Amino acid sequence: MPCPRDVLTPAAFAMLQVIAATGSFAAAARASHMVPSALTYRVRQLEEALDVLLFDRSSRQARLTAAGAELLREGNVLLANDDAVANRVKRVATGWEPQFTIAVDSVIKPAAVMDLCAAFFALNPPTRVKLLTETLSGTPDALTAGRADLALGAVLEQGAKAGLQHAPLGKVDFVFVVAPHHPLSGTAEPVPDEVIRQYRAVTVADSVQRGAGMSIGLLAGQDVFTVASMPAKLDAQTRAMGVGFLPTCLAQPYIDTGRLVVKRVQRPEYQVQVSYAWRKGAAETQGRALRWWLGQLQKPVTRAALLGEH
Amino acid sequence: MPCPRDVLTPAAFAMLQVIAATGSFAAAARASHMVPSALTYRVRQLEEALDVLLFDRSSRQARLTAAGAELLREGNVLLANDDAVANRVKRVATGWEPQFTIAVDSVIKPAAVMDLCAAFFALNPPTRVKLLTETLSGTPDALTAGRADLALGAVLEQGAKAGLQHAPLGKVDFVFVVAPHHPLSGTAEPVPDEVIRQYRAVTVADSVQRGAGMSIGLLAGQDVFTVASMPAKLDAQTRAMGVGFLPTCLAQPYIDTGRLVVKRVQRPEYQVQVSYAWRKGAAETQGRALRWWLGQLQKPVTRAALLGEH
DNA sequence: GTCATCATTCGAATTTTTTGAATCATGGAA
DNA sequence: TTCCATGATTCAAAAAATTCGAATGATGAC
Repeated sequence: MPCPRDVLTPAAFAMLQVIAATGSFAAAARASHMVPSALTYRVRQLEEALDVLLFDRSSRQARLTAAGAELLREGNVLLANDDAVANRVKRVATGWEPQFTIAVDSVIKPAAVMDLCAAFFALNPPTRVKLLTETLSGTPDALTAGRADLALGAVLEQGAKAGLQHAPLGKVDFVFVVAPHHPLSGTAEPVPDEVIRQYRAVTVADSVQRGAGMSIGLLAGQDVFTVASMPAKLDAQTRAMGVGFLPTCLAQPYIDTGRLVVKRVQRPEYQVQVSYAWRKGAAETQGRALRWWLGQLQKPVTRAALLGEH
Repeated sequence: MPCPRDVLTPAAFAMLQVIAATGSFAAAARASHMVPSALTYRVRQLEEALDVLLFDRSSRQARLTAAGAELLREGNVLLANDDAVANRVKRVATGWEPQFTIAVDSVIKPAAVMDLCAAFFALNPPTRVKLLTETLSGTPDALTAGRADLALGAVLEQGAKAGLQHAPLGKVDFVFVVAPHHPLSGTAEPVPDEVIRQYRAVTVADSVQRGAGMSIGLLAGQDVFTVASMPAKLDAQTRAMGVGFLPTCLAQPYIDTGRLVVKRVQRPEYQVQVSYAWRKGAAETQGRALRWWLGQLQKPVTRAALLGEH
């Protein structure tokens, strides 16, 4: 006794299509250069394996039953799936990655990443793109842990460079901002450290180990409110739940609409070197998706767009 | 030369799974009670048809290439699809409709329809449910045109009953409402026709032929603003773009929150008999989905819920 | 009622798949 | 290094499957 899944072959669906299109076993046999009894045999195989009547033989010409019509309909999508898989496998064989994961830091402009993705998809690659959103040193971590293939906006510490290749993306300016209704809003500039220290700072939790020096601009003895992501920090600061440095590109729309106020401070403005990074490997072992993205990132205009510079 | 889609059979995917799981052609052959050369033969068929190397034979044991791994991964999905289709076809053969379309009028409470759908899905039917939103006499039209299998909330004219079976769902009350900042808001009640006529009326475009008497409560000589749907009419009236009758169930939340004001009028309040309807047919030719829905609609509590009565 | 056409049945022919022995290759052990 | 166990492949033969062809029964049009 044949099992249902053994008979659902592409050839079976093709046969169903022909029978349905021509309207009879006899016509289908003529169209396929076969003898009608061969079709009888194959249809019977199908019906026995599925334990379902596919054709109604009460009339002179066989007609599809509801179940048969459904199998035909579904068979068409299965055939399309087969073709898609064949295509995909073949192109994977030509060096495309089946999946390509990009870890994107919050300082990166999402719209610029989307533009790049659109350009990538225009190549019609077999590659499925997955975007991860990470914070601070989370992106190189995702890389070394194998969760990602490319990190955009990594802030590289010395220790994190093992096994990774990287190149500079550009510099991100941080500005010290407070909500307009925060007490610091009205103080004289530059604001000295002693004054800042009296207010709670908002920091972003490093998605990796605690204590690494990635928390930027913290002062000794300062109260700290730790949030999970850069957007959460932005939100917290607009609600005056604390103060701190934010990437200019993220804060700018809020500054422009008056929801945040820039304060000059005593300490130097922060400027962080952000990079993009990928796992080490010979050029031949790199997939075509990675090579394409690295190629795009060699253009200064692309790097600028990712950091929100026009 | 075999074509790609001819070799992507369930048996081929099953074989790939076994080879991948056991780690070698030899072990897979032992596991499948076959001889290694049979696997060599079948794998070669696959590779030639797809024009792709699936295994790397440079080492003693064959190892999946990237393309082979991708085919295995995708093959699992295709196998699952095959099983699902077999299941579906078999259950369609037991009398379930592959698809069941319900035309829902805007006077019907969407949440009640969703509750019914959830109960229907709980039967785990092979039937895909499609909801259409129609307006006024659009639902029986969708029925006779074959776009729908069941109409909920049809307002039946005499002529539309041909070929349809129907049963009463209940009565829908219409109330005359205006926006609170509309001039009519402050006038004395009952408002006479001569006064109403001075203001624009909002009506819903009948989705079928023009001129049928479905536009409810229009006065001669009155300016008319025609919108596409009942929610659009609601929206227009809350913006004081016109006045008119609305089903109580739709208008009530707006009345409660003060965004619409009820005005008593000279003419009698409208009360419309709404029905549910389906195509004529012997009980045996009806699918199980239709029979289930008709069974539910025989319960008075279900009919009341659909009209938003508690 | 007749006739052309259709689907089915069944044994034979054909094609496809599997087998089994021989051969070659690889990686580990002595 | 050489041996040896194991794995993959090749090829002719065997087995299994599909297809063919003729005969049979059934249905709908004329």
